[in-house]
Amino acid sequence: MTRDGYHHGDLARALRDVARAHVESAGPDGFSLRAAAREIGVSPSAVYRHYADREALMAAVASEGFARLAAAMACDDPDPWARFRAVGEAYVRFACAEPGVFRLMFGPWGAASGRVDVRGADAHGRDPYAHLRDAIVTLGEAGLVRPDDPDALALDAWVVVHGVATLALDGPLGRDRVELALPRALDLACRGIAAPGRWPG
Amino acid sequence: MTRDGYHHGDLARALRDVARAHVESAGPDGFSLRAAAREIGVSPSAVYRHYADREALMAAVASEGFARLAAAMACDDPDPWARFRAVGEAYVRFACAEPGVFRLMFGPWGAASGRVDVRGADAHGRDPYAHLRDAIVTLGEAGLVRPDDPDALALDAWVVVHGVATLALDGPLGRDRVELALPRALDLACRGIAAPGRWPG
DNA sequence: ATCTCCGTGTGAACGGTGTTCACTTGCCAC
DNA sequence: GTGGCAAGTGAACACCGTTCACACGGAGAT
Repeated sequence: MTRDGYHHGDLARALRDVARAHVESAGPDGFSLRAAAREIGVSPSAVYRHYADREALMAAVASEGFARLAAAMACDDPDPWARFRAVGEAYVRFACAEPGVFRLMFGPWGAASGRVDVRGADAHGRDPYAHLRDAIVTLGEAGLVRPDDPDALALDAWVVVHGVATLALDGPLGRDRVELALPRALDLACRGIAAPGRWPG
Repeated sequence: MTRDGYHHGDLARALRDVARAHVESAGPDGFSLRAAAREIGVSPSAVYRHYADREALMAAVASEGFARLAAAMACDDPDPWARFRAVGEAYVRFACAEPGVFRLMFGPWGAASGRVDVRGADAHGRDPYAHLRDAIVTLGEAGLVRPDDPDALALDAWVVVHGVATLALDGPLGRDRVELALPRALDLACRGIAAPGRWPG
């Protein structure tokens, strides 16, 4: 890492950092390659030594977002239901804490673009979906969940937490009402996947 | 409506139409004011006689989207559960049929921007939320649903269908797997809001 | 110690964008 | 007929992403 001479040192890292900050403060569309380069103190074209284009940089920021989301979803609560709820809650909390990046992750340049590493792993090599699935497998081993494909049940749960997150960020459900909607949604998810009689209510 | 002279006739209408087409084919970000004006055969600045800026035009397209969504969600099935499912299914089908507009409706310039008429009404003056809420009120009158605030239950259901829609459009849940996920999600929603013992399973 | 290579940063340029402004044009009401 | 006003024009501005030929500077080979 050369210090502060002609070379920057770690421009790619710096780009991802200011890109993340801009995305967070102005939304994915508010990010400008030129403005970022200006802020770092580098010419606009220098960016292209590290990323093929704007989209590639956005994809890198999104990938890091998935990794942070995975880290946030880690939970080792021994109570299967508590763990399941904690994982789901972490998903929504992440969306509320980093709305810009979350929108990027699931926006046009996000998960569906193919350029983003959706399986962005945390320090233990687990991606967000793995955390959700594992929580459900644990429920299944305790016989608390309907006998069904774990992947299908995980998808059910994902639908619910993703619905809360997106409705809170960009829907009429304001970010303040998420405190009301989130526990309700988790209850709904539990009722939806629980084996008959294994969930109170 | 003057025909084809100096004045266009209904430029605002034409703008909304090509904007909708562009948004559908290239995504909300793929729409260009200048390209639209070029296609219609009018100068770029003419747009500003009808819309304050690009964002206002997008908001108008989104508002019309909400109105079309409301129309699609109308259902008069006498069976309360069938009606509830039909309303939810229509929501997801609309998202799959008009992904660009749906993304616009719930994107940065959409529902949360305050510039869009979320209560975009159909021909009967009913907005999307009203359709969903009415379906749940009908369920409540038949005693099929947990005794709870209809608005809270409607929010629960909204979370589920919105989750399926967004995950199908921009998430790892591909648009083909929606055929599997949608009936499951509707089952989950029914189990989640049903009064104990009033839903099979 | 020198040379050469290559990764990294530069600056100018191109075409595209949203937006503004002074202007013209045509229609409608008086 | 004529004045006013909504509607369309074209030039201009600032910004954007992207490309290109070029320049620098450190590392490794000679």
